[in-house]
Amino acid sequence: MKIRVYKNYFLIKNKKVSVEIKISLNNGLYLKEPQDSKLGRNIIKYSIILIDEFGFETFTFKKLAQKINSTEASIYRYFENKHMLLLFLVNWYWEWVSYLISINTMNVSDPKIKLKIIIHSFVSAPKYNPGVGYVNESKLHNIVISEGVKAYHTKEVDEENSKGLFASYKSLANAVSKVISEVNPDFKYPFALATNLFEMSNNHIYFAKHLPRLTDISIKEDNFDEVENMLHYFTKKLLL
Amino acid sequence: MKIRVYKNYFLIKNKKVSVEIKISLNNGLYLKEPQDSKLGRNIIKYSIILIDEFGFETFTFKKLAQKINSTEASIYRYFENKHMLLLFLVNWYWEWVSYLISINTMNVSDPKIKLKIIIHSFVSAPKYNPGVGYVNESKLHNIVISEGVKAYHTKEVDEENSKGLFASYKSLANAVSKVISEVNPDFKYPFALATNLFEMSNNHIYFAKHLPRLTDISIKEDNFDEVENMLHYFTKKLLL
DNA sequence: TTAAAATGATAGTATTACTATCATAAAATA
DNA sequence: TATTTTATGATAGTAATACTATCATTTTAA
Repeated sequence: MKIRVYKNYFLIKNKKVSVEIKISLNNGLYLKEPQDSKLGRNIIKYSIILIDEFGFETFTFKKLAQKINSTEASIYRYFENKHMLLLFLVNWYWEWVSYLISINTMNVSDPKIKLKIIIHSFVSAPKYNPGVGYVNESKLHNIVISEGVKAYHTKEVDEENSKGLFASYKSLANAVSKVISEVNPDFKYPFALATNLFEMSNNHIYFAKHLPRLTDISIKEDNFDEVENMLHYFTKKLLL
Repeated sequence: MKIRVYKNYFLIKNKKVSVEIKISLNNGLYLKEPQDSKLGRNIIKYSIILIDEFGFETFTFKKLAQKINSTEASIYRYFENKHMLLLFLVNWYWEWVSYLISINTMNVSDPKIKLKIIIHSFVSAPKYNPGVGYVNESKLHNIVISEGVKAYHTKEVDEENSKGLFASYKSLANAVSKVISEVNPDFKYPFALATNLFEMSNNHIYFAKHLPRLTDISIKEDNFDEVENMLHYFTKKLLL
């Protein structure tokens, strides 16, 4: 029997079987699993919309509560504070990118092609909708690009790290670094290159949109091809 | 007559002549030039100390006022808000790195050596004290590493950029990109590499300290040699 | 059907991020 | 030196933020 994985469903004997992917995250990120209730999913859904629209600084639980016709107190039952909510969203994104990479490289043996797929996943993840109704992947990608670094640039980073709240990013970096080492076992900095590809991808999309003098690439209408080409160019030169 | 430039003084006919370097920044960054008054210099000095110690999020003008025996109102006469103060500090750093690069590459013609000096400046800038008493360069470097990205990850980035509040970073990137193109005129992404060297330098110092699984390097006792070596390795491979 | 769990409604507190006003001290200028 | 301008301090006040607590009501599960 053949099973082919599509964006949000399987085809089994020519019948569509839809899948709801629930990404499970470190339970230190929340007080109560938000993916398991209507209110929780609404918090995720509309926090993504509000943070994308107004930015993380001006986003508050009060505004979110108003938007979803709930109360501040109810939201605080799910997340300790808005920083934890951001961490949750960013972790969700990291996990989702890892998931995309793992299914798309599943039957690929050539590490060079694997790396191509990885770079494509970093840049174009929002195009592949995993069929989770409460996450707008494109807006979440924007948040990761614009606010993502704030998730780990805090005074609490060591404490949070020891609780495993960055495990998703570390495991993503680890997976990518392995492929890098497969491509070139002599390359001295596989982890640095792995994280750098991810950070560069986000940074240069941001630069192209807001500080174009800081980059060479340009982006028109959410076409990220130039970013992807740049990352290919860098990795090729580095791993040659 | 020979004039030799040292860290914070000139030698003219064997007599030390100290120089106070005043870095001039876009006047949109402040309401009143802080470098021109005792209170202003105190604001700079102790904001660096407090932000470094407690982080940008928990830093407030009230706490700063208490620390310097002044008042919130007085500080607000210099800076619109704490975000502008951070932007000021980060711009000061960018300008200072530019200054270091320009004096240290002044009589160097080989672009490869220039690039070596640039990388060294990115990593080891805090070691070269420009003799500005109110700036602790080492702590400022920590701030740039830990909080620097927050300076341009805001909803106001476009507006601020149009006022020239990121000019220092752009001019630094421009200067570095020129050297990169001198080393290899065929390299396709000189601006991206320039900003990437700077961001990578800060990122991986941060990772080494707080999220070591995201990098290959380690840092013991503020010795940044491994970061520097890594950046050399990358640029060499990229510009070969 | 009853008990438990989740949510809503409401209120309250400490802190933050400012703004305004007036008094006083210091510096500039006539 | 007197005078006027400018800088700073002292104090007060406001709206918003970031929570916490309590109790009532609705929903779900046993």
